[in-house]
Amino acid sequence: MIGIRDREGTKKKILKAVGHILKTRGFQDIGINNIARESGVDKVLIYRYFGGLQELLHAFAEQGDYWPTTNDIAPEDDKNIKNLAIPEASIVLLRGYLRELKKNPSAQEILRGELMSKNELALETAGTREKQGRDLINLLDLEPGLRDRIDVTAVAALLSAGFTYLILRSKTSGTYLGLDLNSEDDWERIENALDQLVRSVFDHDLKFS
Amino acid sequence: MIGIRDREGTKKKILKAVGHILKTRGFQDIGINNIARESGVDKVLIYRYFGGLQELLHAFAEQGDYWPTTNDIAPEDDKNIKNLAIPEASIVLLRGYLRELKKNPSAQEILRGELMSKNELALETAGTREKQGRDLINLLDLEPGLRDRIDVTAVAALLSAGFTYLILRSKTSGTYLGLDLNSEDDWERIENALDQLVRSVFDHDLKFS
DNA sequence: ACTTTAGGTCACTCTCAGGTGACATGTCAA
DNA sequence: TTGACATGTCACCTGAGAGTGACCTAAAGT
Repeated sequence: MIGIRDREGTKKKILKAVGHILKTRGFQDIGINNIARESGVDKVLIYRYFGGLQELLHAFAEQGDYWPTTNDIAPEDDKNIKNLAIPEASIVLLRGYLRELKKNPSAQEILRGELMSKNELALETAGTREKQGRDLINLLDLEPGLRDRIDVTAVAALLSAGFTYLILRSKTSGTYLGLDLNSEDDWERIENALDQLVRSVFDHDLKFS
Repeated sequence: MIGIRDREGTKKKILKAVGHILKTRGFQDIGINNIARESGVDKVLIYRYFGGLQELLHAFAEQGDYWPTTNDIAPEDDKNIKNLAIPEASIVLLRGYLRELKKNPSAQEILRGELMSKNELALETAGTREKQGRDLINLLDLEPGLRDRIDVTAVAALLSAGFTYLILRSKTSGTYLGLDLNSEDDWERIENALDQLVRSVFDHDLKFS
């Protein structure tokens, strides 16, 4: 097959292959040779156009349609969220994030990669997500004085980290503390626990304030 | 150097090397060649004595001093735990587990490995830990009726998964939602959030029971 | 028409991990 | 003493991934 001499097109094919491998095989399979095979492009071109794996991943992260947007997470518009009471707003955001993450294999693989060190993607993506996360939290952390009584950041971190870990595990071990992480019923239980924890921590706050 | 013809001794050296690599370099570096180098034993002997990597890891998991014992987690004896009120007992157990995990690199690497699939250690170790986890929960889940109002398993799973994820991340990205996972101060905040969540979920329960 | 250049192909090298066959030698039993 | 076997050593093969140099050729400018 003769190449079509379309640099931009070729670059897109390469980037697309990265996304495809990420989604279907996981970040462990991201490598020059695999990407070349998957995209049907000679690996030399990857070096020529991007410089190397690191730079390719950088480009991928920038272009990135691999991560849920804030709008995916909270489908109702911001105004709506802001009109909800804090506990409900928190639940909407946390559950929204949970559900998006759960159905988005690319995002999961990104997070898995960030957990493995010596991974170039990690540094690229972590920054972006950090910012988004803090933005989401800022939607909540408005009520004056709330911050003094509840460490919203720490609570949100602990809870979101919790279901993140469980989602990542669901693909491998598949079970945690007896919960079946591939069963919709058990995920229902987890979401309910999330609900209950959020609600009670805010109620508890009200009771003493 | 001439070998000393001590099969059991050699096997121990090999097992020890597995633990050492796990602790100091992480599960990614577990491999036949590395283990052979680290232990100063020819890799052929690994195949001869254990069969292969899979079986070696199996043996390592069985022998395993890589995981905190129940007693490490809850230093006071069981009676003591059982005499505490449910919220306090939960906090003791969760914080105990958190702290043990935090200072135990081998355990962290085991968990990291379990998150990566195609990892032999995962299947071996997950079972053991599952059992321990359920045992710990059973220490709590005694009060009649409690189970109907609070899904102790799901709550414990979510919270322990939460700090597990944060601990694993601390070694790589080092930051989550703006929290610095290498700062003792920020860990203080996380532990406090854990406390607050547990206390309030049980209080909330009391209020309506 | 002729040169230049950029897109694309091919064929290598290097390194490192897993895995195995052949051999050397200490030890123990007959 | 001698043979069998267990313990340990060495050299080698395979496969896969990263990376590079040399080449071919379509297209665009002169």
